[in-house]
Amino acid sequence: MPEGHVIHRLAHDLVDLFAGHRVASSSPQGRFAGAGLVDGDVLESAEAWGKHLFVGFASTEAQVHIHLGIYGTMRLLPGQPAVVGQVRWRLSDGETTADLRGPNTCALLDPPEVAAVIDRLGPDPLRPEADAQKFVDRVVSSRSTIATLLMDQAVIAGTGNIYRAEVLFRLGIDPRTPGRSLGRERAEQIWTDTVELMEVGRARGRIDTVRPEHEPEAMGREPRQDDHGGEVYVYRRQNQPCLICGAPILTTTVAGRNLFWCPGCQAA
DNA sequence: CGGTTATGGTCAT
DNA sequence: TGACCCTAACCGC
Repeated sequence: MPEGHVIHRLAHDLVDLFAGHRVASSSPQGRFAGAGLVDGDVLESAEAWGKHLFVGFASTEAQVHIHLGIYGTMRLLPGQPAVVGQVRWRLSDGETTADLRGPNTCALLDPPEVAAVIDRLGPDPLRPEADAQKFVDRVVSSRSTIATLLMDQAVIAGTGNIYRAEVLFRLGIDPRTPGRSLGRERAEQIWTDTVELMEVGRARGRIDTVRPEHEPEAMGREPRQDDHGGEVYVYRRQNQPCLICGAPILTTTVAGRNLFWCPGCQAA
């Protein structure tokens, strides 16, 4: 259940654990036909673009393209444990085993197909060469709301439902504000804050967005335990008091996803 | 044990 | 806008 920070972290871990190693590749579940084509090959690279992961091998130009979707997980386990449940792809060098479950996508792509996937993506806040001005241009010329734009992977690649809600809260922006009425400076702040938060997320493996002065210890409140593991201002805190102004956090559904915001701190 | 929910995305209508 | 993809965790009975 990943936003881009998880994919970048995973790419880093895969390189760390497997790069230069000969690996066994299989599809215990049987639904990744390409698994056999890289079996016994040497893993060469693992790279994240937004929420997409590409794994490269020494003997072929093709790369394994993975998108976890909303359910997918890739778990790194010591040794070679028995397969439990539905494992789409298993990769192992004997020392470590990577099990992929429930991905939206897991397929071998040739270089043009890889390029096509990447071409569809906007700048990725976690990639050093990302062009922030591309993001700003898209935002300030769009009639869509900023809440919609931050979930559009062609506008910004890797951001998901938690970072969207949290960044807009931190900057005091009403999620319903159209991109074109934000202004470049405001759009640049959104980019900068997203980069900052996602870098923390990549480093820690969890989403923390709460500033030091609002942390549980500083405010004498209980630490929050949610699936994403971190401390946040508004995500899934509907009906609970805002940590800053006390107003009840609101939620609504936008294009099938839950949006959370504080009506006090994020006034139009 | 069944129903619900989830950090996502595509496709059809 | 809704159906669907796919898996696992959680909740209430």
